[in-house]
Amino acid sequence: MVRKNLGRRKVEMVKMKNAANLQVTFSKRRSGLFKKASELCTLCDAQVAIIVFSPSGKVFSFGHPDVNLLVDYSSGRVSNTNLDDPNRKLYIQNLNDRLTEARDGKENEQRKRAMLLENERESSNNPDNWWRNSPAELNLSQLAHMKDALEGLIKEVGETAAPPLFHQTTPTFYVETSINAAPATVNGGNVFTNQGLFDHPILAFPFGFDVMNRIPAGYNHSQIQNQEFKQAHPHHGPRYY
Amino acid sequence: MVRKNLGRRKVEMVKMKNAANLQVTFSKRRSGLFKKASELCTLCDAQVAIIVFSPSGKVFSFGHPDVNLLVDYSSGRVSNTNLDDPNRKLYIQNLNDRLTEARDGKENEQRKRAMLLENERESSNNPDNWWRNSPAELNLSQLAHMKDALEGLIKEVGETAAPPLFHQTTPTFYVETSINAAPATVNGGNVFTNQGLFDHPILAFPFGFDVMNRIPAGYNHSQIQNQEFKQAHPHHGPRYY
DNA sequence: AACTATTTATAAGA
DNA sequence: TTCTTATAAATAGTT
Repeated sequence: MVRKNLGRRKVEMVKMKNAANLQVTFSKRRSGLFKKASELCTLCDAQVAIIVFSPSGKVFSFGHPDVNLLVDYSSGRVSNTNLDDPNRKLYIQNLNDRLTEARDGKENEQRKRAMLLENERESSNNPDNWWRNSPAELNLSQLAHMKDALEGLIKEVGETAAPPLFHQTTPTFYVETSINAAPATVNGGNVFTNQGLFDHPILAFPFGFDVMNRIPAGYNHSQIQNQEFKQAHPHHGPRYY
Repeated sequence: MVRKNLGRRKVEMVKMKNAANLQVTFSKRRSGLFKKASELCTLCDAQVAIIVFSPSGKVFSFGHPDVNLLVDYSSGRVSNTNLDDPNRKLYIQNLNDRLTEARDGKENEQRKRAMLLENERESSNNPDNWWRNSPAELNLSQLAHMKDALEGLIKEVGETAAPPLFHQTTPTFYVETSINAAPATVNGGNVFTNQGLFDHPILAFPFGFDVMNRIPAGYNHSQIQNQEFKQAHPHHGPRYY
């Protein structure tokens, strides 16, 4: 009797040629990636943010506890007074690290920074370093001044109206929304896909994905809330661990 | 004869209790996550950015082609004139999407946005929505005005001095650096870990991780360049596909 | 979207 | 930490 199914086969690690296959594989693997991320969060108490651009230009995100918070946080755009407890903890921990470092030798730090700046200038021919190529050069104190002005402005405007880059409501659980993809629910993070992220952040209201989570005892269940954007979303069901 | 090794065992999906085990698992799984991401990039021509905060406060990142570019991009902080080709393509694609959307009904869009804003106000009691709580309220045209001012300022300052959030040099290949973790090389992305990211981005020069990639025929090899931050880094060796 | 034979990831143990 | 081993989990190709 012949086998009905050859089973999984090894695949060469190069870009897939068959477009249809690529799309399916992308979908499966993105799913797998987000699940792995979610497990890392749950199992190891880590915080993870993922942004994925599909070859066709769709944007997907995973975040625990929140993509925006983690991205903002890692870029220093969030002030400590706004941080929730677990994040404040991390923040303070890192402030302490900085402090220790400063105690170990502020001058040494400054030399390192100057050196890095120099290295960066040298590498400005690399096309990947376009951001380094600038007609104007400001010294650190000038930058500090600019920073203060900018900080104030961002604070004033950003806190009033800047929406998160990705629209999430409930940490710890995740929802996946896409016109073609089925939503999935999993422990440990929030997942969104959004093709309308490219407005300027100050003006953009990422349209389309408002989410309500219901969490019956023992598992997590999520649904799209906003009728206007509801699609056919066969439910993948919760994952039990 | 008794088994020497019980083999992998199923693990309950809750936070691990044994701290030592947790650390090992975190390390293995983070590695696995980055590898999966890398494969997704290679196989499906996707672009992926990942930020991971370990429970002990370390920061790791993976990015293809570049964490900073993807993060900046998704937050609208990068102007299209600065985008490299593949990113410009994506950018334009999304501009087109927005255009289509606008053509389909600008008023309708505005109603959606107003509605979302309303929804957001209602949910401002949720502690996760702290960013929505603001004493002041601006209308869209006021915001547009602010946006323009802010955009100019950000462009002026940001392009001059803002360093990437994560320090990367070569797309397509990755390096992993950490005091305790061994570096790994893999096709499809850049990996960094950095505990010093928490300066304000305008002032911060993420210190410590400048990288040079050597790419012998057939595989990728990476090393830390800057002597000042060199650690003992047993080499994991390249991955062959 | 479901199905399986395989490949791949990884929990423990050494 | 690094290596091994047996098992759990992910997934390529099919239906």
